[in-house]
Amino acid sequence: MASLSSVAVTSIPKFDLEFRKSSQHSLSTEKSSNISYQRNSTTTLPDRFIDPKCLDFREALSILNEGTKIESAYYVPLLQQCIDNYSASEAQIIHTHIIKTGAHEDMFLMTFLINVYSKCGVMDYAHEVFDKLPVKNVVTWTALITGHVRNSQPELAIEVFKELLEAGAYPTNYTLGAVLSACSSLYDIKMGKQIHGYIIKYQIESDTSIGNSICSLYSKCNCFDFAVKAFGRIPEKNVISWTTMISACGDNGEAQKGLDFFVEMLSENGEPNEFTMTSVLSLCCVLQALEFGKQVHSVSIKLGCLFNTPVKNSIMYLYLRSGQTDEARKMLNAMETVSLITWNAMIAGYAQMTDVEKDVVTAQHSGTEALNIFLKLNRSSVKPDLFTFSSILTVCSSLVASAQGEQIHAQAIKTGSLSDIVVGSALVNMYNKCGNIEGATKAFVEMPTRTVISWTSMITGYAQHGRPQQALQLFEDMTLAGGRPNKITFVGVFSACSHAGMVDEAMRYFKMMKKEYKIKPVMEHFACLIDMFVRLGRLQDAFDFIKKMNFEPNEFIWSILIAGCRSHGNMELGFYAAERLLELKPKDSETYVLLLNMYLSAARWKDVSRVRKMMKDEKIGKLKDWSSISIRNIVRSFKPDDRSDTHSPEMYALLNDLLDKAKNLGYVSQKSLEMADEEEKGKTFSSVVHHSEKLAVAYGLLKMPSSASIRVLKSISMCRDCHSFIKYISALAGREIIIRDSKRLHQFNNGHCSCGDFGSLL
DNA sequence: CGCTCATAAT
Repeated sequence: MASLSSVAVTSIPKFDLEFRKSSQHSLSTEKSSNISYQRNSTTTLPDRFIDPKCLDFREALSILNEGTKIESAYYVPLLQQCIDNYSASEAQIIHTHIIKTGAHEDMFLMTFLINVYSKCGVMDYAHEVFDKLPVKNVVTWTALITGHVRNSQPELAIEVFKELLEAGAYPTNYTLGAVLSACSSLYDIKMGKQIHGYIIKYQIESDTSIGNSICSLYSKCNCFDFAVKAFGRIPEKNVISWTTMISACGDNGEAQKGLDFFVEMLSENGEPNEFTMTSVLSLCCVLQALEFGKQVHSVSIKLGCLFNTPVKNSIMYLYLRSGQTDEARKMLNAMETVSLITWNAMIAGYAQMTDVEKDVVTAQHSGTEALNIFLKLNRSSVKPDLFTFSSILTVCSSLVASAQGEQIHAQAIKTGSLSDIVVGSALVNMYNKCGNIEGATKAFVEMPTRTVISWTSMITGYAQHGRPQQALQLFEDMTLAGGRPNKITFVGVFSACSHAGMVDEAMRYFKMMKKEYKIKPVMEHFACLIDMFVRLGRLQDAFDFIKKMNFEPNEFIWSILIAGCRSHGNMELGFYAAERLLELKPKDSETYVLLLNMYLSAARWKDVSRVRKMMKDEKIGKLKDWSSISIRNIVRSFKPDDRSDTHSPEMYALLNDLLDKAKNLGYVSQKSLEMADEEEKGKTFSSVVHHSEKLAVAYGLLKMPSSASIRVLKSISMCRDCHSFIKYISALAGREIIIRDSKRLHQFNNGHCSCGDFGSLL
């Protein structure tokens, strides 16, 4: 990393503050064409030559090509057109003419040319112009620095800044603003603080734009408190100051404070603009503050911001995220231009709904909606980008929509999007969630660079697919490659140890996590470790571990212990754990079903009715059993005993046939899932046979090519009966069957399951 | 004179 320490910074003379006074008004791209150079009155060129709106570029060029000598002022509107057209080649033509006529001795014109080239994205040309200047001043230096910042070359910007200091030039507030911006993009807080030091020393901290830049720097470097302080020190806050502060709150997970700042801004008669509104709206999204958002919507109308596309996009996205799909539609219909960002906001909005929605039916509905929008986007003239791909891959992950995911993978390759780490991680995640460990491995290996997220995703993937050794090997690879594991990485590691029953290894990693990486253990870590003891049948060790941890055990921990006690027949400990669990008054109906089943199998009827009463008092609903399967672009979902599909007769016949064959091989149908409702009691047994995942698997067997794997998503945990039966199906039909339920991934092959026949199966 | 600061989506 570049450092200023190599430069004799202490020798910086006082800043040339005169510059600031004469440059109060900022220079927008439009204004810069109206620079008033002294014009020579003898010039014979038409007046419209200086008005960019009336100027015909070709006509102007032909005049230039005749060898007409013109004042340098006349080049400015022409060069402005080059910027507007983002055309470096047009700029070069004019540049050639400038050299021919000797206008290149005009310092101001050459500074402008540096800007033109940098705004057209060709920093090499800008550098060339700069290098050929016989005399350089602080503005030419600053133009070059700004160019590098604009073209995402912050390191080079810093290099040039150091050269400027070495050359003994005087940086201005403009220069330092650009350098601060470079520090921000590099997240280089150390150098940023040095610059801040000079700014204080030379007393230009009170300059509004400098204050804004400092606030922005601290925010980008996650120093939120410093950002707030910097904001407070700006004596004359403008709309940019407020907007910077508000978006800083969003970037630093302080959304509520952002809304407070917005209210404060309004009360101090600050006038928000379209930038402010989009920032505030994104905070409303984070906070799910729909009512506040609606008010922001009406303020936007009053301020006339609603004509701004980003504002409309943000409002639409807020409505979508809040589940107000009709309102979102209205906003969409009111848009005259539908940009890629609009598409992305729609897809991401539905993707989010898919991800957070507990009700699987609703989740599937929004997921399907997102896929439909993506199809429409592909038929339009707009090309999807990195955001689109990562959002839509998340949808495929949530829906276990493997075929769609693979298609999108192919499209991502074609568009060169695979070099992006977010898209790469989304792909690894998609294949893992779809139970395709080979696909995930391939996507992971092909990533150009890996992040903690992709490493962790892959480690967890191996653990979930019952490949603990590979998971642990990957963890070693990760640390060897210099990757720093986080708490989620360790959840994956412990989960692998739990699968492999590697108690000593687990304890070693547990120590490593606390000592070496200074990560405080959280409930998920304990859950994995307790699960490990339980799997091994070491229930007392599990219980001791619970007592040892510095946490009050939650529902999840007790449920694991209860499930283990039930499997290993240690009922005494099971009943104790059940009492602790009931004290917590869980809200989850699956937990109660687990308890009911335990008491039922022990014939403790008093407890059975006690649990039932509690469920009524706590208003716990019935289990919502749903399963879905994606075939081509259609997501098909099934309820238990579902007969809504036209192929239902064939599905049920197929299931009966498989049931008979499985029984011949030793399968025993069992009544394992108690319905939450007493009236359901009599019907329970028949329901077990037609649980939703059995139907979805049958549908897949009928509809999918005979070699294809069958992938099913299920809303609740699988019951023991289904788990056992589907193992038989995988052997009988010679198919790989993957079921992702609410708790874990089950990969069935040749009569075996990757979960190791263990888990909190109901 | 010329050079800067803030926005929506993973």
